[in-house]
Amino acid sequence: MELRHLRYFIAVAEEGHITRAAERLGMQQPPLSQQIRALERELDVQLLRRLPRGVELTEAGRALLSDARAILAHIDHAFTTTRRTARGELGRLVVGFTSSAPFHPFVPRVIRAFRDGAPGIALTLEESGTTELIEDLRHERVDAAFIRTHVTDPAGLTVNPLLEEAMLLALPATHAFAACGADGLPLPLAALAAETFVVYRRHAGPGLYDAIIAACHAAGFSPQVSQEAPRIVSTLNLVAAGLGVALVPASLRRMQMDGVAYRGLQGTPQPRAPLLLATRRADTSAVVRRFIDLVRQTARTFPRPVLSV
Amino acid sequence: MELRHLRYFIAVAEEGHITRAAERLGMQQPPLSQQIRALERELDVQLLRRLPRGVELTEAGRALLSDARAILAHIDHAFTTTRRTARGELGRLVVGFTSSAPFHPFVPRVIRAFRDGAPGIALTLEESGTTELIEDLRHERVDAAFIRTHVTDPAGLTVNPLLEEAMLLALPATHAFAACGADGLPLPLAALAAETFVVYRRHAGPGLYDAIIAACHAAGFSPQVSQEAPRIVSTLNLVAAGLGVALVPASLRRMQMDGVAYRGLQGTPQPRAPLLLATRRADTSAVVRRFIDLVRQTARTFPRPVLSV
DNA sequence: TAAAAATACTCCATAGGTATTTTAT
DNA sequence: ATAAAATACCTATGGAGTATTTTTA
Repeated sequence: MELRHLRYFIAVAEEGHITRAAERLGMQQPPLSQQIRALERELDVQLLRRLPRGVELTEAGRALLSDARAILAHIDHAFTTTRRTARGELGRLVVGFTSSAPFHPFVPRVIRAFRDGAPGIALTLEESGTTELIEDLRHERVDAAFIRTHVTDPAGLTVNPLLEEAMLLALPATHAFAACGADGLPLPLAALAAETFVVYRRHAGPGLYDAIIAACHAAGFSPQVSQEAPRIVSTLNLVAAGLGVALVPASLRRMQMDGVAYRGLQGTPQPRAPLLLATRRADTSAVVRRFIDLVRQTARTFPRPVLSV
Repeated sequence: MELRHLRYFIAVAEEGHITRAAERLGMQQPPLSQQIRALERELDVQLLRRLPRGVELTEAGRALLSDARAILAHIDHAFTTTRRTARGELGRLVVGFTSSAPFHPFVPRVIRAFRDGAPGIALTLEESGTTELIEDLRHERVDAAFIRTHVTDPAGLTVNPLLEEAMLLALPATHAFAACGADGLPLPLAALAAETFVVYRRHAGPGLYDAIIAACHAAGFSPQVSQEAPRIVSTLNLVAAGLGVALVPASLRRMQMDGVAYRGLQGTPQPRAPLLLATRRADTSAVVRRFIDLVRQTARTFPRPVLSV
């Protein structure tokens, strides 16, 4: 059995004449007769009643006709779906992000833009730590991840730097430096030489950790670390509890947390927080490609906030 | 596009190797490669990623694979349905009957037997007058009809006589002849010479009408007809109302109607009520053929009731 | 009897086979 | 370096064309 048989049968059924159907199909009557008979022979069912003027469907023929039409429609649909999947218009995409990423307005904006531009994609969002996200990428549990630290061993992964932002000092509201209010003048980093620091756990995001340490060294002191927090967000909880001060990406300022005050920093070099997109290097999925393209394109045109010098 | 392409694609997808799939399909690797490439060319979509050891599906390939399997299953299902329809195991059947037919135990029994033997058939029952049933048959609104009279002009129809039964005298309960009770001795037809008769409307069933008139003539009198009733059942209503006596098929005795008493008849010739099955002569439907066969077979073996001589 | 389907045959397009090369890691 | 897919080319099956006969109401 081949699709040809169904196509021919539909034409014959619709025309009521083998001769006329042959004409419509751009072929001669005898081969069409033969193919129809071959179909009848394979099914071992009489599909047509031969009349002196044309043919008419038997009951079995009528049963097959509706099914045959449905099958051709099914194939049509399958082809469309396949083509749309290849174009990245259909499929699924799992996007991971670290807890601090969605505070940066870029992330929700680009997610929203992708949703609008590719409504056929089933989009799933997963929040996790950087290390876990890297593993999730490698095990194909996640297709793309917004992370905030450069990855040391990105074997098989591609990490696209997207944006950078300044870091802010987060400090307990009761702290002396918080006195001048949330928008007080930028503080030189060196002023923090005597503070104890709460930092984002190194193994979860070594880049950010090291950037902070390096910036302090450059400012002439070695920071005293009291706590490591597993997430940037929980860093703020520890700060609110008075366990120390922390340097966090400037976009975290959007989160007003009771007991936490923010101050800008001044002087060079300043620690800066990157936003990056990690994907599998070998990923050939059109959906992922579309997503990467959109993210990079959006990052290129994203309005840079005025940063403290 | 032909089904071959889908079958080949499924084999390749399942084996992960064109060579191995070719083996499974009982063919060589190059023609299989060609057919897969032809499919990719027609879809304008890459379905496989060629690796040094075998192939793996692209996302579009995975999308097509599930659809391809569903399509083959769809075809399988269509073929099964077509074959079952041809065998008369699937389809629809509309059976008509006159109002008196279902009183004969044969009718419900054979309907029940058909239901049990062909559960895939959507069976519809229609009650109507004989004339209407004939028209319904001709216009294909009904496929087979149980009727109680021989049809005069059955052009295009086949009428199978199935059974015959005696007729009973139905008379008002207040009538003198009813005095001896429902199971009184059979009455000679000649005793009814002075009665007025309620008869089943002639144009609705000329056979039954004529049989009654002829039997009366043979008994030596010409019956005086007071009323014609449109249905055999309504005949009994008129009898109950005291408008006359009636001769009805013996199976009507199963209907105990207030005000109506029954008595058997004796002497020859007695009017007899036939049960017949009318179908379209040109009907080629397997379902109808199965039904006719079952009905005739059942009629042949149906226990004949002991009839009054 | 007449129109249309079936048969008998012929041809050629292409599915499939054989030998070899190219590819990708 | 090697297994497997692609290419080149050949073969032959069977789908389609031509001429004719058979079927059916």
